[in-house]
Amino acid sequence: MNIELALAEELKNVLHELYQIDIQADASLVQPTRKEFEGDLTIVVFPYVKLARKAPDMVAKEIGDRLCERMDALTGYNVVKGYLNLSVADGYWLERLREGFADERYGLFAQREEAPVLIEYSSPNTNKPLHLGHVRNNLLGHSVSQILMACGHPVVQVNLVNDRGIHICKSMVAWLRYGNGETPESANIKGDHLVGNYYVVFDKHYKEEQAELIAKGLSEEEAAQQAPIMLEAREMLRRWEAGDPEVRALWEKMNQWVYAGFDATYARLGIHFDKTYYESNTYLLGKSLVQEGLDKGVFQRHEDGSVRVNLTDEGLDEKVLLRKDGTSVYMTQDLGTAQLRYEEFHPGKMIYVVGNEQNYHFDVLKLVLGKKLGKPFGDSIYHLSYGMVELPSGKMKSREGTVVDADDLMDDMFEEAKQSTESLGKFDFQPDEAAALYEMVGLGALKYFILKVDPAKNMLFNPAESIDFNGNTAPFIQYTHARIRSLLRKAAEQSVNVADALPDGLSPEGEEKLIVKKLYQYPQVVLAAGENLSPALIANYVYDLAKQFNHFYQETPIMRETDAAKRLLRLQISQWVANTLRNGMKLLGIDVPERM
RNA sequence: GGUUCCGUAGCUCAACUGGAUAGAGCAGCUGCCUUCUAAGCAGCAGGUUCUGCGUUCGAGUCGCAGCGGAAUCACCA
Repeated sequence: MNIELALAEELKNVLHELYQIDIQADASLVQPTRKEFEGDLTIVVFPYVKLARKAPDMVAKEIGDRLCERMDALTGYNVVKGYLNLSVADGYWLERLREGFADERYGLFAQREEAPVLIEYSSPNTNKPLHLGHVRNNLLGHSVSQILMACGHPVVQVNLVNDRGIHICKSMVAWLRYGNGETPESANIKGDHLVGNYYVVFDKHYKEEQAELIAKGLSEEEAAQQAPIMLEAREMLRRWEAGDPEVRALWEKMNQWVYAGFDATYARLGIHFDKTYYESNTYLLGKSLVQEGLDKGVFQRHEDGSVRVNLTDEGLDEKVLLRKDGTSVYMTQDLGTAQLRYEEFHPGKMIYVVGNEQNYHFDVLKLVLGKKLGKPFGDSIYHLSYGMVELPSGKMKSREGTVVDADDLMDDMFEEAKQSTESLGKFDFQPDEAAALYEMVGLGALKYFILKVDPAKNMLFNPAESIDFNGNTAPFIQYTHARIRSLLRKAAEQSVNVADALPDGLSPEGEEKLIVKKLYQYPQVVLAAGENLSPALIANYVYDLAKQFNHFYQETPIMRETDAAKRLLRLQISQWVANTLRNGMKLLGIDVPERM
């Protein structure tokens, strides 16, 4: 049991004895003492003064006396304006150091036997390559998966690829008309980019044809409907749905190009899925659920033949679940895939990492499955909603060519890292080690830049300003790690065994103790990040830790220390910091180098 | 117009879920490399936490009203 919880437990007893106040013992009643005050742990006594009918300082004193009597780990206390600051014995921190410094898996909890958490993310369309918006989605999904696994939850990562519909038909039509049989190999570009290019080609010709029709006197709307290239795309979609072998073969071919491209992008981002669903397989699902709702009387068949659900009681609107021609809409499909996944994995929780533009959709999905259909998994659906990535010019618009392409962005980050490293004069790397380092630093900077922001918030990305490598950034943290690894290499060279037992009677003091206390908090931070599904908590923690260590490093000799016991203590703290930085960054999907 | 989310230093973001004097980075200015890695460290400057009212021992955090921004309110996904 950690000391906060033990303390809270005793606090509960003491409050009952002294004032007959009954509380729930909760570790959040105990917080770390702020640096500017003496002590290690703080209890705020204001909540009890009214019931105790005494002055705050008196209450704090009485509680402090009793707690110190009861707990050996406490050595004393002071009271400042109703804040009870308790001091913890040095030996306690020494024990934490002994337990933690060599633990390669520090902050990773044992996996529990329980229903898995299913998490869906990425969910691309196959008509264009991944862009910055997908990058935020992918990084969030991957990081949250890592965090949940670190907390001990089994996790199933799934992707749902939107591989069918009018969008891919547009690329197909344009490729047939203007492609001259071009392939990724012949054009030497990634398949997803190739298909994306034809999507743009489609749009260009579509606009031209519309303009011609308007010149002939058609209205804008008529022109949009009747442009020949659009009619072809619709016909293509119709033939696809009818199972036309020729259309299906083309569709297969172009989608395979796209998947090869996606796979490369995913691999570079460092993400993978346990299972990939394709909408071409799932879009017909859900109809039986709609029938079930009709049978139960919770859905209504409208006079025009469409099936709808009335959610006005819940403060929402009426929502169509089945078109009047009986075909599925997006919602129908999502109802079906939720059911499918439930049957397949029996998850305790289903997380959907999807942008906040779909908040309404997920409100409806949850309500329909839970309240209306009474499905047990309705309430287990959680929409991890994140804000848009905006450019200085506003939202990214694919039609206006302002999207930031994921592959280009990663190339740019690599290049920035290369230039930055070279300008710092660090040339003593072998070519392959250098390339690996640039990739690690460049992608690290990108990932950290995105993940340190609270998911709920919109964020700004300015392509004109490169992502920083100084300050609150991944390279700063990677650098701190590399420095420590360098120290540890030096120790090994000088035959100092960091794993040696520390002599008794020596304890972390001053800055050393501050770092040990910070390290001690890490597992709690992991749990908090898991509960809040927030990689930003990890990012903030890791930065604070690195910053604190750098300060220490600057002022305190470590390998230069001549007292062997002190040197060993500091090396162990350093190693613990390095492990924690590495493990924390891993949760963000960021690797750390041995040297940089 | 209804609903939801957001509003903190010039800019980008924090603030342990209601606790002590709101913190970092960038940008600006000052110092520190004959070396445990300067992608670092120390310092200066920068704030009516959008506004107002309320809740209580205590509010950036909770409630209400307003202002500003975003998303959404499709038989698109």
